[in-house]
Amino acid sequence: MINSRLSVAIHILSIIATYPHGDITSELIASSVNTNPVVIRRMIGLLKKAGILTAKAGVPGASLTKEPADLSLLDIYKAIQSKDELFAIHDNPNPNCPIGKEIQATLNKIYENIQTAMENELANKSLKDVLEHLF
Amino acid sequence: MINSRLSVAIHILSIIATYPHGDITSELIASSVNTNPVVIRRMIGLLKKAGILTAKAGVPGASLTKEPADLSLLDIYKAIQSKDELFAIHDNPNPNCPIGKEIQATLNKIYENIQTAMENELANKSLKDVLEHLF
DNA sequence: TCGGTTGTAACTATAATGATTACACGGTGG
DNA sequence: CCACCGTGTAATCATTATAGTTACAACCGA
Repeated sequence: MINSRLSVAIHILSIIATYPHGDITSELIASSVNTNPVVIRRMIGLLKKAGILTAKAGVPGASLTKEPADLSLLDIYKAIQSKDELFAIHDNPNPNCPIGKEIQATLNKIYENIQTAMENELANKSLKDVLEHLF
Repeated sequence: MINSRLSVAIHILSIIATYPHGDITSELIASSVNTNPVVIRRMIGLLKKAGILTAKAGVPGASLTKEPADLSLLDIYKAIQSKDELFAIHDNPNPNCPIGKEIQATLNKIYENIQTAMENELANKSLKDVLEHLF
């Protein structure tokens, strides 16, 4: 199972999109997500770095740089996920075994399509879709 | 990123499929995967429980119950993965917030399609495909 | 300038994962 | 038939990822 960062990021962005002029503090978002404000600020930092939203230091509130309809879940996913690969592959398989020697390249190839399929689905869903489900 | 169990399981099954009468020990497989024999036996236990292979206690070697072409990566994935969900969702979001109240149901709904897309891809690939890539 | 908030580093706690030790049990070959 | 070797599995340990927390300087607005 993949960590809950995508879920938290979507939650944060849903709040920001819903209350665009609400002076939403990290404290407030944290109380909705049920976590620590620093966790929220950290994640907002990643979203900012990815150009998904803007915020001024010291000032509550943040703004999306795009319309929710134009912000895909893939954009969000890539902004907050450190590792790019979907499945981990064990390292240092035995190069003296014909299978161990080729397994990594083979799995990389096989996993490629699977990851692409997943990313296509993420790309096909936007924050707007989430907001519509929410209300 | 998802753990490396699928990768290890595919590695194990590739060896068993390639050397069907080789008296392959967990020790031998472990040396190819580069891990501890117990890790291999544990995983073989899960694959047995899922009906993917048979083995007798005390006797080296195991046999696939299906042709590699009929064994999908989804079968393998389901055999060895404990959690069914692809993405984790943070728990206890605030029910007093209109967004916190609905976020879990919404995310579950949204993630459903994404997971299905991924599982379809896994279902479309078989151990035979892996073996063909390997050699 | 004061009060409140952000941004970020540093540290801690917890849980998942994988590695390891240990040992009873099962089958096989001499 | 019994000694040997491997399996099956529980229990424990180590490492790492993840999330939570503390702390504090920098920042802005009233």
